[in-house]
Amino acid sequence: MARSGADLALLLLGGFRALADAASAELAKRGHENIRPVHDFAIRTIDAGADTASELARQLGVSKQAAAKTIGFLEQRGYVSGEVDPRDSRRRRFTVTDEGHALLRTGEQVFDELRAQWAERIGTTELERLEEALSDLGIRIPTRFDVPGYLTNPPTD
Amino acid sequence: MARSGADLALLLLGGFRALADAASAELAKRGHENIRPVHDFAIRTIDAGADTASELARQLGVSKQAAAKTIGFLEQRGYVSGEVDPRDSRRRRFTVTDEGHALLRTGEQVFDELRAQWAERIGTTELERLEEALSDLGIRIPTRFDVPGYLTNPPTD
DNA sequence: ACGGTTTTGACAACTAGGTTGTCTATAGAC
DNA sequence: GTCTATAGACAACCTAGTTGTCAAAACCGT
Repeated sequence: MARSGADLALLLLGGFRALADAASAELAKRGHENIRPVHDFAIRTIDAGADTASELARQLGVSKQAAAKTIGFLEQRGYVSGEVDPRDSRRRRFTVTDEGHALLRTGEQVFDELRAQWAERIGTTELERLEEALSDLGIRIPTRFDVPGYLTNPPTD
Repeated sequence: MARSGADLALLLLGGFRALADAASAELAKRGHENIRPVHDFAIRTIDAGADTASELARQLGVSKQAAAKTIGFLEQRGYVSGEVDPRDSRRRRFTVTDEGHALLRTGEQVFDELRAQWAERIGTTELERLEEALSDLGIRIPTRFDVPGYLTNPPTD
């Protein structure tokens, strides 16, 4: 019997949730509490050069205020630190701290470990096949997952 | 080169998003605007017997107020209709209307069509293998996806 | 060098989808 | 018949966003 399309969607969501929740829990154990994918993503984007709130907002496709709030959290937690740009005193330029880089490394590691656990369970071949299939479907890596009510609201684009 | 665990997570999320967004858009075209998976799920749960706000709340694992709000939306849109229980005047008992059943049918159909599109692109075998792999991983179908900021907040359970 | 336009980041007010706590009315139990 | 539990409503709050407004600073064209 063929599965239904709805089941397929829920399997994908369930898979993501399983990974994301496990990763968040594991990160908490390793000293990074309340970290979710969005924070990792934001730090990465800052590290890649989006070093002001406005620029981060543009790169992430959110409002400046939302980006500023995220930066506020990251700064308060010590993952990034910011100083006023001497050449443009409107700007505060942010850099990723050692702690921030440590978070990125740990995050990668945790996800890789989880992936390895999956590979153990169903076999490396099968897992790679799954990834290959999703890639072949042209699934683009989402660049925004910090949309509130994403699952309940209609897409705005 | 082996993919990273983080990419795997994003692929899964991207896959779900692709399906959910396409389904929502297609449902809108067919006369059901602003419908998201959560509404389908709620209607199904009511149809399965959770015919009061409190019962729906329990089944969905959300607060009574959240359930009442969802029911309010569904009622206003004509997908369910409610009357005071003659044997317990505290309760309002809801039933799924014809319109509600039509939405469920259309929703199923839309998802099945999307799945068929995927099957065309990567082959039925490959798609079934993907589903099989996820099932084998013990991914449980999420019963709650109406959590705000789900992707940004730590899990509460 | 001055004046108009753009950009930065902050503030306030709002939305959507949740939460908890309090309350009344009704129902059920001993 | 009182005591307890349940249904649903209301208010207040939370979180992660949004838009609009604004002052200060920077950029640009004449």
